[in-house]
Amino acid sequence: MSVTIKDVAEKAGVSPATVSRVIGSRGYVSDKNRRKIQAAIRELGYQPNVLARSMVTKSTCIIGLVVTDILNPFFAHLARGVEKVTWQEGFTLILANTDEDPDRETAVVRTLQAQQVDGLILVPSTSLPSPHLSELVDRKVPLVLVDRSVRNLAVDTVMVDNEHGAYQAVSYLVQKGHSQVGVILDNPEISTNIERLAGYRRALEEAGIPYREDLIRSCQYTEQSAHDIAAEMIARADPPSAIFTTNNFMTLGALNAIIERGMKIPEQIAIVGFDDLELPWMGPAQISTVRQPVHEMGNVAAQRLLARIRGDQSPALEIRLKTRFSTE
Amino acid sequence: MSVTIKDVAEKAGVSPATVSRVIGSRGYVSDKNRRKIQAAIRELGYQPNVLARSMVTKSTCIIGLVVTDILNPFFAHLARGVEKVTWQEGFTLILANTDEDPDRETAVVRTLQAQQVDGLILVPSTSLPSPHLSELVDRKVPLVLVDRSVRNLAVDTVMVDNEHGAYQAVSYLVQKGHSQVGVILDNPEISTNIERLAGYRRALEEAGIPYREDLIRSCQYTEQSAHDIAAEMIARADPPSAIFTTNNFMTLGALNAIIERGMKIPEQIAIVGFDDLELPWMGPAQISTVRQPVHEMGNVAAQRLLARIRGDQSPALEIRLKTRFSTE
DNA sequence: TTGAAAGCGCTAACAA
DNA sequence: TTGTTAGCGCTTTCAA
Repeated sequence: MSVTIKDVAEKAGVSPATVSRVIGSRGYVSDKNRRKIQAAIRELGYQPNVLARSMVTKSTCIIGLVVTDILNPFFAHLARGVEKVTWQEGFTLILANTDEDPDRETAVVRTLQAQQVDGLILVPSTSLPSPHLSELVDRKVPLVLVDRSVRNLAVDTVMVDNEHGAYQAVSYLVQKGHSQVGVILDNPEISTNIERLAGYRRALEEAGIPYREDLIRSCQYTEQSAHDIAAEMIARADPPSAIFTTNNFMTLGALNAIIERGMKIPEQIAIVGFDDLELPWMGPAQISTVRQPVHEMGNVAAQRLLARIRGDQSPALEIRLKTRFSTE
Repeated sequence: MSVTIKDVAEKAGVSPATVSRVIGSRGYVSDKNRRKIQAAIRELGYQPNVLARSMVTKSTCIIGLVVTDILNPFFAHLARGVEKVTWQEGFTLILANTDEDPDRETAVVRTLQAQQVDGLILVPSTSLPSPHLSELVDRKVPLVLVDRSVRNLAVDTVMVDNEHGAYQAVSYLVQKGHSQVGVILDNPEISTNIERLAGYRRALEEAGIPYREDLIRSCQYTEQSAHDIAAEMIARADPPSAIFTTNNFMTLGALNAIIERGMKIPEQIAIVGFDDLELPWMGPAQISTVRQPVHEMGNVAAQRLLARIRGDQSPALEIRLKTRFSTE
């Protein structure tokens, strides 16, 4: 059997309560006892059972981080950003994927709740109101949304200025003389895409360019699907002269479709992507991207959550970080 | 206060033990009571506290997964492979990064132990014996190593046939007429690199090509570092005609150095990498890679761990999955 | 400055 | 088929 606080107490000739005081560095303990206890801990290789501690303190120091897909470098970086501050503050992170599936999201959130996490940072898989998130709010489980928002859910949300970022990107294309700008986005239900599309529309409107429904195409959240849509788009009689993609994978898919067709970038078709795309090697291709401070988003979300866990009762905040448009 | 099993019991007019039987689907419960209890659970929105359960059952159904860097797509895929089977089996995953740092590895393992994880899957940051891992073995905490091994540690280890994979890759280069093959690897202390280097040597030996120390360069685990080493290597008077890189990031760094210098691949310099590199777009560059069944490695490691958790006492296994050499 | 006792929410004997 | 009891390992009053 593993060694418990009782074993340490016996070995040191004191009560468990005194050992507990030493472990938690709280209350008064005589130097003599402190030393004896520390020696006993070392000799026995004692490690406190945090489960038992959590039972009485009602705090697990565990935070759940729910992303849609850790394979997307964007979310991997986000996770690192969150991890950095939570680790520093002595919290453990449980990471879970939802695969952009609301049902899985529900299941994952339930599991995390059962684990008694102290709080949750979540990338919602839809912006539609979901009962499992309202439930969290009702139960006063600290929750911070990141990257995307959920309608009518009054919780802290950390996002970038999607509308403005897209506006900037599309304005750049317009300025370069493009009047037919295709858009490839995944799920049109998530807030980032809604906002980015709004930015796109505003850029066109401002330039007096009519909005063409047929240039907006949504697809599955896979590179393959984006590829197929892009291929179709550039193959038609009246193709766009530029494409705006709203995330990493869409950009890659579109890129491959363009390369396959043997078109030159940006001479024959321009492409601007959203997200901090780390293309390992872009070669001669010129791609401008709307860069997001993803690591910082993770930091900020984690700080917000910790503040809530520590009792911050202020009204829900919407925090917007700035994107940076970088032309290559 | 949150709702407990006692609340449910009161509402349903039974004892907590009966409610526990319903939740755990064990023991006898009359249909009438079962229905009453289920109704009470639903009405109260009761969720069992798994912490309390774990205290008595001595099992948390939590598995720790320790990788060196979740930003590396290789480990991200590995994590998904592990997650897939653990989730199916009702286990929760705690994911932690070590950043290739043995000290952090020690700290992370300690934290996970304190969380009372049922077992650990770990990518060791060094193949040198480490006390914190021996401690796990001593305490009979189920442990499975993945991707890399640790010397003199008798635990299940899931790897690929690194030696053979490297042998195949280098033999291919030799066959193409290359006799000066440079190698860029990161930490020469980790088992994968040791084995891959051995495969490299065997391929040369077999072809009667002398082994040149100066063609073997190790670097930091960053793309930048690999880039610098590669740049230096190809700039010298007597450059290699081919480069063998031992992981994702090394390949990318070398690739960039080659492109920068304006060299053509494979005409002026060939490159063969290890790892399942998902180059989004390789354009005209020809890169052959030793592909690893990374997702499956995760699956197998998870299965092994679950078997151990369920009491498998057989001697430690070394499992080797096959790599696949793919020329482009 | 210390210890005894109670109890966190749950499960597992055991008895009824 | 059900309830009573004890106890998992810890922290936290409270009294000494």
